[in-house]
Amino acid sequence: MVFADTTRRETTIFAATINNNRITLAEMSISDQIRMASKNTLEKLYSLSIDESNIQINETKPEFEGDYTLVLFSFLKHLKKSPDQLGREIGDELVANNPNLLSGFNIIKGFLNLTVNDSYWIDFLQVNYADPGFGKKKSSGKKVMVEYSSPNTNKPLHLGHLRNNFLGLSIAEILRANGAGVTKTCIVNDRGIHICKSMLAWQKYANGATPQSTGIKGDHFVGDYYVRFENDLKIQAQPIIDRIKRNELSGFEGNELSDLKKWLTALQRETNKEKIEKLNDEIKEIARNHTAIMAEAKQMLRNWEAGDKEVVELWEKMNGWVYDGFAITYNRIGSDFDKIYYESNTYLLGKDIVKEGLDKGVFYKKEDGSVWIDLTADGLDEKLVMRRDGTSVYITQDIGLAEQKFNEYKPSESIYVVGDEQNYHFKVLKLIAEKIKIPGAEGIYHLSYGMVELPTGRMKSREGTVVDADDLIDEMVSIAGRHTEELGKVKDFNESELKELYDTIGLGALKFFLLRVDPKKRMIFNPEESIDFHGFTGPFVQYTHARIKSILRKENAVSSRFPTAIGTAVSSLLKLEKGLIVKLEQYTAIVEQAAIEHNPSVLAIYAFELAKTFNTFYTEHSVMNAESEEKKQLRLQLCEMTANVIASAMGLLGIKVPERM
RNA sequence: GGUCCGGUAGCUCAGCUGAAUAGAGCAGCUGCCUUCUAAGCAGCAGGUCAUUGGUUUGAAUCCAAUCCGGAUCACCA
Repeated sequence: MVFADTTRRETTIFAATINNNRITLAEMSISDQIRMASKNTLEKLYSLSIDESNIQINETKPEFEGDYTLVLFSFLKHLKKSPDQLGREIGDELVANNPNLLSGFNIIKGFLNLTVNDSYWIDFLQVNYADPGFGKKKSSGKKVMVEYSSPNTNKPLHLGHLRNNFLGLSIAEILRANGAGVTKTCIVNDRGIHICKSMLAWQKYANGATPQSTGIKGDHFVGDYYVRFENDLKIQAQPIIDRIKRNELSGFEGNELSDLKKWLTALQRETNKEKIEKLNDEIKEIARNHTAIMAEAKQMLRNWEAGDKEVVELWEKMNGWVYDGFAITYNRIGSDFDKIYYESNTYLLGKDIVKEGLDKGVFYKKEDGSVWIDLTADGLDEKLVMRRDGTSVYITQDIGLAEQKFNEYKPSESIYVVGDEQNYHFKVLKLIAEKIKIPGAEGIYHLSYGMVELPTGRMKSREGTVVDADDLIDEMVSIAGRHTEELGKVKDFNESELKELYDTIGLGALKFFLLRVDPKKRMIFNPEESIDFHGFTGPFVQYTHARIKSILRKENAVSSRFPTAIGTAVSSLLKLEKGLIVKLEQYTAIVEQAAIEHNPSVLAIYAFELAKTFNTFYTEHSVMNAESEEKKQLRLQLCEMTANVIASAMGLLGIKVPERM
């Protein structure tokens, strides 16, 4: 490619002037070309130098004639001309200098509406229609790490994990499509008090039961014992809470004792409902920590850390069950990882970091031996990085892991797909990493996403209001099956074909539903709405794809060589034909935008709009019975390219598209 | 209390690096299957873009204040 290593800006100038070179043109979006041409025109006519980011090119509103609109208002103050006169001068110059690109213009108020040559759109279609990789970039050599999913091994995955997994998978695909080499990773939280809870309950109640002996999926099996533990804990905590409330505080000492006294007196005076609830929660927390069963769990954790053979064996056995269960779910939703980190291996990381930070004077030691960093100058708080007993905390482990990731993979960007309740954590993580100059610190990016809530409110595992991932997927798939059966369009499918189709549709619906919303926003998961397969949904887009494929299949049966080049035989486009090409042309920019914003929802919205645009075209114009053979070929190309782009866009969301449905 | 995020149609969401009458989907109401898949298409109805002030030729979009909702500020992870 001649201009391959020129800058974007330089390429643009070539494209705007040498516009009979189609290959070069394909390198840049049409709106960017118009933007650059406008910039050049302003310079040439008025010696006015305006940064391209200040030149507004919008899609022309459907009620006006034209394809793209140059907004003139901002130039008016620099040039003392009427909008009409200015528009005419710019329009004439633009069209004269870019005869292949632009065919005409009109001016309404301060808007210069430009019409792109039909032959230009047709050329664009000719060049790209058969390319399944349209919109994607070649490898740039950039390396990115995406950490996502990161489950706990004490309970099965739920709806929140699904949003995380879908986001992680999608962002990995999106970055790959933009030329990055992507390593998908996951940090498994396989150690800690929560695991011990499940282990302890299993010891007490299972009588040697296993997932195999009970037929229960491993992660659910272990999760059931976690719930069992929590129930016992609740029962044991209640009398202690009652005792505290009666002001019987024997057995408490130190900070706990003084805190309890403080809260109890505060409770007597407090009238604010929320504050009362908060105080009660604090008391409950202390009571929970004073139960016999909690003491057992803590002892178990100590034993685990000491390497107690029996505990470690049990831990390995139960984690193994959970991994077996997760594997099934991951396989079903398409999650996979190039590298898995286990917290049991990384939780000691960070010790060196602490030493390094102390040496560099970034950290400081308090009298009790604990180590801190003062972030008040950055508008944050003081943050503990090492406990007084010398063990590292979450943030320190994470810095250690960040360093390890960089050492192993050297990514220029390291993305963490983690819920927005940890915004503060990642802000601190990046800041500390930068302060102690961990390599790759600047590349840390927290892809923060909002909580998934139910119409009834927040999901709480303690209250049993979580939506289980496996249940939800089963439900979606079975609804997809029922729906498909009712429509009766695939009666000739065999059993495995049907199963695959139901999975594709059910999972497609679920993924699309969770990805169509801006990640950073909290979202409400309404089960009734999520199983709707009409409108702005995955199945709608999938259906459009299947519809197109049906046309192509039928045409293929008649003629084996289609679509053929149409050359110059077709020189003008109907409105809906052009509208579809315009939409297709924007795909490249959308793929780029999704990566820049780390936001798959722009692709979901685009895929829906494209499908909608196609369906409108489809009902108005026949492909098979087009007005002429040339038109038919053009429309077949349109069909093929639309199918390709739909499949590609959905692929970037991690969603499959069926050939028939 | 500090910090951060959000408040757009009955509901769920786009639009937020300012620009032409604020867009979708769902729900409601009308039409359209003898022609390439009706999981579709066309249309009707539905809005003081939380409130108030400011900047601007122009504000849902930028700024300030206020109100409402959420997250977070652990020697938990």
